Amino acid sequence: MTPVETHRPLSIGELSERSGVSASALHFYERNGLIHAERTAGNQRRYRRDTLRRVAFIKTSQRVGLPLKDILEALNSLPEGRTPTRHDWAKLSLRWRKELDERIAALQHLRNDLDGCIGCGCLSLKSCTLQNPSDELGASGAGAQRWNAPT
Amino acid sequence: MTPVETHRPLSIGELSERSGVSASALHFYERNGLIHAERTAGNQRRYRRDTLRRVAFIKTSQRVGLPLKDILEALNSLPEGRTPTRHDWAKLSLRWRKELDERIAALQHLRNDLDGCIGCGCLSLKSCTLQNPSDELGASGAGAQRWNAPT
DNA sequence: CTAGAACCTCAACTAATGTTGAGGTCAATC
DNA sequence: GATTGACCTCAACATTAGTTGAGGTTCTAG
Repeated sequence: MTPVETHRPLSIGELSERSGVSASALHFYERNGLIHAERTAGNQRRYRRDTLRRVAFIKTSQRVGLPLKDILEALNSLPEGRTPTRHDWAKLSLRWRKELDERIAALQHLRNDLDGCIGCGCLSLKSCTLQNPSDELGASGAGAQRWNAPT
Repeated sequence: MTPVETHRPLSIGELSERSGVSASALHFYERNGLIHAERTAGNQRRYRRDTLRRVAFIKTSQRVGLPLKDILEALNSLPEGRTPTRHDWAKLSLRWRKELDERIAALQHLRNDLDGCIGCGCLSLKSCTLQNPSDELGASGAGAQRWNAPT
């Protein structure tokens, strides 16, 4: 019982199957530097097994609502050269937990305001905090809304 | 003191200024049926004043994370023919409040799971509820993720 | 050794949510 | 009555996050 099987790299089909992410999305992630693969002599991708964890992290982060750009940035903070340890991942998760907390707080705030607005039936801008949460989110470009202002 | 000024329709510039939404976005909303304008003899848009509230509703809904398609659907549930009353708007807000509640709950669930995962450092799919919240979200098409499955 | 499954690249397409620009009109003011 | 700012339409572009398909190669099983 050598641990050989445990270290055998994954083909893209296997990674896709196990992660639930389509092969085309994996290609896409690779093009964008989120994951990386070695190649066989025949040019097929072979993923290190910890890529599975990496993909899991990407998916989870997307569930939280983060754009790939931010996820990439976070992944880049993982140690170069060595396989990330449990502790490395935990540190990243902790970071996301903070973002989650903030996001939850923001939504709760919004809900409270909404309750107020239901009372007055307003939704009438200016007068209502709902519309002026003192941020500049409305001014951002196209694409998905960020839910917290970074920096 | 006649209430004439109160009923004067708004030009697109005024609506844009007061709502904080760019004129091009207002054009876009109109193309997509979210708002509507009368026209002057010279073909310029004139918005009824309650359009301001409509736009406010759109913006608020977007802050909650809803796609325009859903917002349109909600707006279509407003009474045809007559200007929506305070109560009509309050009903819509109440609906959003529910969605907000669900969304908050989902995020809190995610956070709890994340806490568990930080302990184990896993994020390793299959084993972790984070990755398998027993929904099919991952299978949906392109574009922004929905955060609740609308049946 | 060969059939079929799995894989490769590259380009084009999708969808949501707008923005930008060109080319032309309308309205209020000096 | 000309200028200037606000407005009009229409087409093209931007961004995010991928998917789809064509055309060709590699790997595995019989």
